[in-house]
Amino acid sequence: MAQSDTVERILDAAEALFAERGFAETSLRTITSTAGVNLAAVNYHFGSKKELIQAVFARFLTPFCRELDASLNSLMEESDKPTTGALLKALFQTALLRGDEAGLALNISVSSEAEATDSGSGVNASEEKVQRFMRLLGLAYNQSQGHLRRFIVANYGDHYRRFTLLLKSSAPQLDPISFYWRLYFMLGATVFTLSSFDSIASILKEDFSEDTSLDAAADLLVPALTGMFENADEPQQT
Amino acid sequence: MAQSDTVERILDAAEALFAERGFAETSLRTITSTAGVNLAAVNYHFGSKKELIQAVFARFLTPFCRELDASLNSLMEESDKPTTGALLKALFQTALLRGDEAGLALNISVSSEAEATDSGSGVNASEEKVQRFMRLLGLAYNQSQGHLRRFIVANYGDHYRRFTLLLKSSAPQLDPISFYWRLYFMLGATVFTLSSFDSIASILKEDFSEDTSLDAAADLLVPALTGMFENADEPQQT
DNA sequence: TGTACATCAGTGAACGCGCGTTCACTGATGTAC
DNA sequence: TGTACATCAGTGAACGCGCGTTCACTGATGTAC
Repeated sequence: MAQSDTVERILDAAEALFAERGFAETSLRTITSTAGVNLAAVNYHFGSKKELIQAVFARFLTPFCRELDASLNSLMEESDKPTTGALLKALFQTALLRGDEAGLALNISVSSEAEATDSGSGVNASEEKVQRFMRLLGLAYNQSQGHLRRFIVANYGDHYRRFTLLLKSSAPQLDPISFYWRLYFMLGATVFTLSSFDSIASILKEDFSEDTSLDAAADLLVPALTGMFENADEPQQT
Repeated sequence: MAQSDTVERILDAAEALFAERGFAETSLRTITSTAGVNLAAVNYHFGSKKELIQAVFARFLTPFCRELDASLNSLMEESDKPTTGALLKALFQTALLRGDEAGLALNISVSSEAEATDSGSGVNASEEKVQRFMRLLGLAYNQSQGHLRRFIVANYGDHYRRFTLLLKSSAPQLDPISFYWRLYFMLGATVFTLSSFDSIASILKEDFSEDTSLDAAADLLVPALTGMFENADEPQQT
């Protein structure tokens, strides 16, 4: 074992296990034995379980926000009022690309069958990364980890605000209230579907023997969101 | 204490606490002390914590499904192919009315300030019920409680299937794959926003000093969902 | 009507277990003189 | 070059704690004869 990959091994195992089971349901003993390190190593390197959770989020949110910022910057060079569609596309492309470039990770798989070859029926390492990302985001919203919410708002609130402000000025016809509600509708649809991508994909496979991919899902999701966000201005009559 | 309201007291406390913190994060000791009953009473009446969780879901899903079925039946009397909007409206109305009629519940409040009078800034008992319902549904989806998923599918799968089949035939132009994805988009938007209604409402209050209600949210949600479901057929160009 | 027994909701205390955390310790590497 | 010390990643074993569950027991109510 090289000088200190212990920290990375712990983060890899924790990320995979948290995404699969949640925070409270994953013990440090499970994490450290999956990572092949000593139980006390988590407290040695991170201080506590809470700080480990935050470190897991920091490891994927920091590069994600950096890349999203860069992507927004280049969008702003073309026009200082990007369209809703362009903004969402930038967001999703950043999220989907995040997986590809992370070739460094040890790719510890926790799922029952670690068989799947790259071309097989399974999902490749890149897609797995993105799903973990989404599942973790989902968990951040609805597991009651107050410390985590505070940590994320404190460290990444600025990026979040930049994006929502751009989105808001891309749809100036919306009053602030409708805007906020629709923002949450979009957030919900995204986090919910992409974090359960696995189960949806296997339902589609079973019932219609249709293979699908995260990119295909995103291609359906972006226009659906854009449509909902921009066009549903007036309640329909039945 | 009358003959046996112990069971109801436990269910009330468990429902409120589970909705607030999740299953793993809520201990039987917290539930029983909130309910004012003996610790051993949960295992005496329900057998185990898992079965208590299932009982909480059964208590709200059973009447909900009964009412939804009735509502769908009367919809079918008017036309044998109800529109998407009519179906969603029936679903939401059933969900929103569920709260009102449950005047039997002891209405144990777990939130920090139990002050709010009916006309005050707070949220009334009926809305609280609906939010709990939604938060519990959200938890059922993303806390990894395999037993709960199995329980729900086994007991309420038929109702779920009836609704989705009606929805499917209300939008015959959609291919099955798109249909399924959009179904999940709608589910995500609904569960996510309505289960965090509290936080969204307080953001709106703070930033725009706007009061809002669950009904208002549903009035925004239904057309947004209908719009997304029916109209976003072709990807837009940017 | 009276007695014996059965049923059942509820109780108090304890059980073993897995949890996050702590602590004294090791052994390798770097640094000062 | 050699010695003494400091630093630091990592370790093994134990800590106390809160958890879900169990068990022997109580006391009220109903039932049979």
